[in-house]
Amino acid sequence: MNIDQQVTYLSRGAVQVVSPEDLRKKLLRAEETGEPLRVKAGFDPTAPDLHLGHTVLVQKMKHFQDMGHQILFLIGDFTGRIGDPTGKSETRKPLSAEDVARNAETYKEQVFKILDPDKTRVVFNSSWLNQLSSQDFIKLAAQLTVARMLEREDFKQRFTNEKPIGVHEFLYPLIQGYDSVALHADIELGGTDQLFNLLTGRDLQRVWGQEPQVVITMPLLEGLDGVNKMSKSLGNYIGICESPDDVYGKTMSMPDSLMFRYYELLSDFSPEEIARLKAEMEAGRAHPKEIKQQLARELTARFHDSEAAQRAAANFDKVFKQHELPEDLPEITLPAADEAVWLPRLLVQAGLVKGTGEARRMISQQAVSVNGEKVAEVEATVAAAGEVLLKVGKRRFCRVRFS
RNA sequence: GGAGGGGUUCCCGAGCGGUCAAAGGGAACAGACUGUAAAUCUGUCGGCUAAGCCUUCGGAGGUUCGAAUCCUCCCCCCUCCA
Repeated sequence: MNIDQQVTYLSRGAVQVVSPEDLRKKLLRAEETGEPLRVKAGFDPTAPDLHLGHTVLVQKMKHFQDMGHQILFLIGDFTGRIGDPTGKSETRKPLSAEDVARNAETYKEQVFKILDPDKTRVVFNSSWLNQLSSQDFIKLAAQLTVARMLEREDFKQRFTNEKPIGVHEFLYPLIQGYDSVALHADIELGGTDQLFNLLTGRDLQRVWGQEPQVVITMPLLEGLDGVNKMSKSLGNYIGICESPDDVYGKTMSMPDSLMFRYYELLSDFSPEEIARLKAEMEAGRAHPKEIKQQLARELTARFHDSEAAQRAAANFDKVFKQHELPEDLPEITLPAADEAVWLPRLLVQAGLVKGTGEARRMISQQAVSVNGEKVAEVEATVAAAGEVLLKVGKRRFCRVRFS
C-alpha cells in the first residue's frame, strides 16, 4: 500500500482523525525509518466482559497491527481506581487492586480473540503513575483550566443537571494524557466519547516536548435497543464470550433500523456491498429477516466458528419458527415427593421467575405451559414425580426431573 | 462559614397528615399481531398460597388514633455569597 492508501485504510470507519496530515507524516516517517508507530488504546479494567461495542475499536487496533505497527494495549489499572466518568452520568465506584488484577486478566484473554498476542504489548499505567509525586500531580493539574475541563460534554452536562462531579474526576483526562507522554504514543485510538481525553494527550505531549499523537476516534456502537450506546449495565449488549445461541438470538432481536449500522461497524462487508444489500431490501427484493440472519451468522462465526453459527441458526429456527424446543434446554433435578408441588413454587425453584408473585402473573397472563399445555389456574399443582417440561413466555424453558 | 433548593418504588418525576404500595412517563415483562424486528393494542410491573397480610418514600428519633407528608438531629447532592 502506498501512503495515501494507508491513510485511507486506517481512517476507514473513524469519526475523527486529528489530524490526517499528521497521520500521513507519521506513516511516512515509519516507512522511511522502519520504525513502527506506537499505537495506544486504553481500557478501563472495570468491565471485564468485552462486547461488540468494544470490538469496533479492537478491530481498528488490528488494522494497525496488520500494518506492522506496535500496539500498546493499556490497562488503566491506576485510573480504574479513580473511577472514570466518561459516558456515565454518575460517578463510578473505584475498584480494589484485586478486582483490577482479575479483570485485567479476563480482558487480555478476550482481546486476544482478535489481536495477535505476540504483537501486542500490554501495559499497566500504574507502573509509571505510581512513580509520580504529589508535586508531579499538581504540575499536571496546572496544565488545564477548570473552564476547559467544563468544555467536556460529560462534565458540562452533569454540571448543568446539578449532578455531582468529583474533583478527582478532573484528573482523569490529565492522567490519560500523561499516559501518552509516558508511552511516547504516536497514535491513540478511542471512542468518540474519549475525544476530550485523547486531545488532552496532545496538549500534554507538547508540554513535555514531544510530537503530539494523532487522535483517531471510532463510533460508539448503539446497543440492541438502538438508542443508548452498548453497555453491559444497560443490558443491551452482545458479549463476545456469549454462547452461539445468544449471539445469534440477540442479533436477530435487534430492530431492523439498526442492522445496517452493525453491518457498517462490525461486518467484513465493504461499503459497496452494504449499500447493495440495503438497496435490495428497500426495493423489496430481499427480506429484512434474511439480511439480519446473514449478519447474525457472521457475528456468531467471528467469535465461535461457522459450524457453531450454522447450529445456532438452525436452533433459532427450531425454537422461534417451528415453536419447538431448543436442543440444550436447562435441566434441574428436584427430590420427588408424594405431594404435588404448587406450580408457582416450582417455577421459582426452576429459576424461571423471581418469585411466586411473578409466577402468578405469568400464569394469569397465559404465559406458562407445563408439558406443552397452557396453564390457566394460579392454584395449579404438578405431581412431583417423573419429568416435567416448563415454559414461561417464549424463551424461558426448563426441564425438571424428580428423583 | 452564610443563604437557599433538593434526596420518593429500576430510571425520570408527582404527592406535602388519612381514600398511598404511592399519579404520569420511560424501561422491563407477558398476551395479540409478526420476521423472537419495528409500530400498534391489551395487561402486569415491592414481597407473600394473596378479596388479606408484611416491608418501602436518604438515616435515626419524635408528635399524632394515623406520617412519604409535621418536628428534631444527622448524612448526601446542587445553587448563590464569602
